[in-house]
Amino acid sequence: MRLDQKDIQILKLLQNNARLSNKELAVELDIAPSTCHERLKKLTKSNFFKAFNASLNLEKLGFNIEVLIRVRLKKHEREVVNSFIQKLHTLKGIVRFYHLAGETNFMLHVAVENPNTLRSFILDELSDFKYIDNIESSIIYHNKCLHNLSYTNVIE
Amino acid sequence: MRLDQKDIQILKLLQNNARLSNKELAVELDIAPSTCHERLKKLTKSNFFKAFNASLNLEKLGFNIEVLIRVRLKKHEREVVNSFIQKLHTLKGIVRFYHLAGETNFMLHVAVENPNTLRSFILDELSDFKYIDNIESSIIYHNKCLHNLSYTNVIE
DNA sequence: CGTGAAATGCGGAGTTA
DNA sequence: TAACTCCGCATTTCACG
Repeated sequence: MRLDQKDIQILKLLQNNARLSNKELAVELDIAPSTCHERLKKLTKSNFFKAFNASLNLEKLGFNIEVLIRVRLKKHEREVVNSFIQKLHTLKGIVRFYHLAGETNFMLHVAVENPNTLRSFILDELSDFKYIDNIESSIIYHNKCLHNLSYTNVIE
Repeated sequence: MRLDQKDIQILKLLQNNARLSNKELAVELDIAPSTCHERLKKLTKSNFFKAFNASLNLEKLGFNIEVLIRVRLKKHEREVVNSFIQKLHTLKGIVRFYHLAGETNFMLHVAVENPNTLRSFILDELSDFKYIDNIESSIIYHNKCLHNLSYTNVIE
């Protein structure tokens, strides 16, 4: 499926506000609501959206510390990786994880209440996994989603 | 503002699908649409949501490679940091960035079309910033948003 | 553009302190 | 009574074919 400028505009607008109504989108694109509706349906059906996520105000919910945790496993094998990912799904506090090539096997974005919770997360929860080789954490001062892509390659 | 189980449920549901309608939320919570609407309005007004983001199917848009790039700056000073963040906003391909404490100052989640685009991004775009000390990249095999938080501390 | 459905706001009922 | 949270209803607005 080929995209044009209007399609790209829909993608961009929803990246920044996934709860925009069809009406609101139509106003932004300067087209009729029905036309916009069709386009949005087409984009959705063609699987251009992976997910629509509300990101929460973590501080307000008591998660005062966010950290990025680098994890190296003893064996970077399929089975170990699978069971580690499975473990990640059971742990509380994981906002997002990256599975990586290279020295660091996993990068975890984690939200915790306070330093004690962090210590417990790392020493009790995470280290519990027996193939952990190494863990290092960095406090996140700030993080932001940018969505600043160039779409030149999909435009007709 | 105190939250109860219903509020938490709204937060969780929208984390997983930010385009859920009020009606759909109401059905899930098993309360009247009007009630649900009031709660959602209250949560929104009280700033519990930071953003609603559509995450796109990057592969489908021609971004075949995602990388995590560690950046160390020569000087980790306010002015340098500010202008680097400003620069990040102008670069194409940055999905998300983290500003960190520790050895690594910035972690960038970047989406590119192919190895050549990546090379150009790093050598031409990023290295253009004069306070770059060090850059290292890791290919992202897989990354996922989990939203697996425990809300025990905000529940009444 | 039309129809059916949903969003939205309000008054009132039930509950608790 | 005051402060809630809920619901049903009425109106406006929107989704969707």
